[in-house]
Amino acid sequence: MSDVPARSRDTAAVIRAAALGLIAAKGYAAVSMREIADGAGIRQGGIYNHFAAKQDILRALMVDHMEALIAAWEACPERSCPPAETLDAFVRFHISYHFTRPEAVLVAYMELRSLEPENFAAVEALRDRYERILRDILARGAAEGVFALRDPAVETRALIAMLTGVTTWVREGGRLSIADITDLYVDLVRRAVGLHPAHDRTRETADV
Amino acid sequence: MSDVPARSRDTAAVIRAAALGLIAAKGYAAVSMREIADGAGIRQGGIYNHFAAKQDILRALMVDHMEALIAAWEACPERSCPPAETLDAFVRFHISYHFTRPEAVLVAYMELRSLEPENFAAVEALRDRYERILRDILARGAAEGVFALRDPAVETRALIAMLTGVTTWVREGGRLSIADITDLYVDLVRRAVGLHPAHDRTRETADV
DNA sequence: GTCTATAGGCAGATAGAC
DNA sequence: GTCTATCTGCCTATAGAC
Repeated sequence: MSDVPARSRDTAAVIRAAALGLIAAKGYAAVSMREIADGAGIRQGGIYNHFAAKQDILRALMVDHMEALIAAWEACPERSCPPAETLDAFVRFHISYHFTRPEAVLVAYMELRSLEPENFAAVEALRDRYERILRDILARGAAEGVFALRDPAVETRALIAMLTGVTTWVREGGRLSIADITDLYVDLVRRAVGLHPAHDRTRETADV
Repeated sequence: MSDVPARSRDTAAVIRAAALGLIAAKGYAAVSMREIADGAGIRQGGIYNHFAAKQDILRALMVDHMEALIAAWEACPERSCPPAETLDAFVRFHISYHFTRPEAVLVAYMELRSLEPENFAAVEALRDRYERILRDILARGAAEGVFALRDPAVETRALIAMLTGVTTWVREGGRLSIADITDLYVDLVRRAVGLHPAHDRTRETADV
C-alpha cells in the first residue's frame, strides 16, 4: 500500500488496516504506534492527524466490526424464517462472516480488556445485541416446541463460543473445505438443540 | 501476603500468584515487572532473584498449568470407562477444573501469542496432548458405534471451544449453580455426539 | 496532511551494598 | 535474597516547519 499515490488513498483506512493486522497478531499492548505507522507507510507522528490516541484506533476497529456484524445479519432474509431454518442460517452466517474477517473477530474478543471503561461499555453493549440475536432464535424455537432446550441463555453462550472458536484453528487449504466444516457445525448445533441433523442420515444411535 | 514473615514464604510462588492475577486481568504485555513486584510485596529488582526475565514467568505459568491439567485428568478413574461415561466424565472434569483455576485458564489460551517461539512450541505441544485426550474418547466411541460423528478432529475442537468458553461468562452466585450449568453442558455434548441427554429435565419454555 | 525533532515518562534488566 | 540506584532504550503524544 505504501506505493499508492498519497492523493488516491484514504490514510485513515490504511492505518486501520495495518493496526488490525498487527493487533490481531501481537495484541494491542504489544503493538507500538511506530509499527502501525510503518505498516501504513507513514511516519509515527502522522498517525495523530487521523486518530487522537492509540486507544481511538482500537475502539474504531472494535465498534465498527461489531456494528458491521450486526448489520450484516439484519440484512439476511432468513432471519424471519421458522426457528429451525433461522438457526441454520445463523450458524452459516456466523461462520461465513467470521472466516472473511478473522482478524477483526480475533481483536473483537481478545482485546476487550484493552479498552478503557467508556469504550468497553460501548463494545460490550454491541456484543450483547449480537448475543441476543441467537438467544431470541433459541427462545422462539423453544416456545414453539421445535427446540428441546433447558436454558436458552446458557445454550446461547455455549453455541456462540463453539462457533467463534472455529476461526482459531481452521486454515484455508486444510484437510476439509470451509463448506464441509460449516455443514458439520450446522449439524452439531442442530443436534445440540434437539433437532435432527440435516446432513447426516442417522437419527441418534443406541444409548449406552 | 506482604505481611507474612520473609522466612516463611516462597517468594517465587508469591511472584507467580501476583503475575497470574495481573496478566489474567490486563494481559502480559500490559503488565510491568514493577506491578508484579508490588503485588508480591517486594521491589522490582527482587524479581530477578527468582526469574531471569519477564518471559520466564509467563512460560512457568502456562507450562505448569497445562501439565497440571493433563496430570489431573490422568488421575481420573473414569478415563478407562466405556466411551459415553468417559465423555461425561471428561466434560465434568474440564468444567470443574477450569472453574477452580479461571485465571490460569484465561492466561493459557489468551497469551499464546505473547510466548517467544521456543516457549510457544512447548505450550502448544501440551495443548495438543490435552486435545488428544478428547479426540481419543470421540474416536473410540465412533469406532464402537456409540457416537454418531462425522469428523472427530473437528468435533473435538468444537466441543473444547464450547467447554472452555464457559469460564468467560459464568460467575459464582449467578442465576444457575455451577452444578446446573455443568449438567447442561454434559447434555449439550451428549446430544452433539448423538447420545440421548442424561438429565431429562428439558423445558420448552422461553426462559430468557 | 506529512514530516522531523523532541518532550516526558516508563519499560526491562543489571550492579553492587548489605 | 532483598534492597537502592541506574542504565539504556522504547513508549505515547506534541510542536512546529513545510
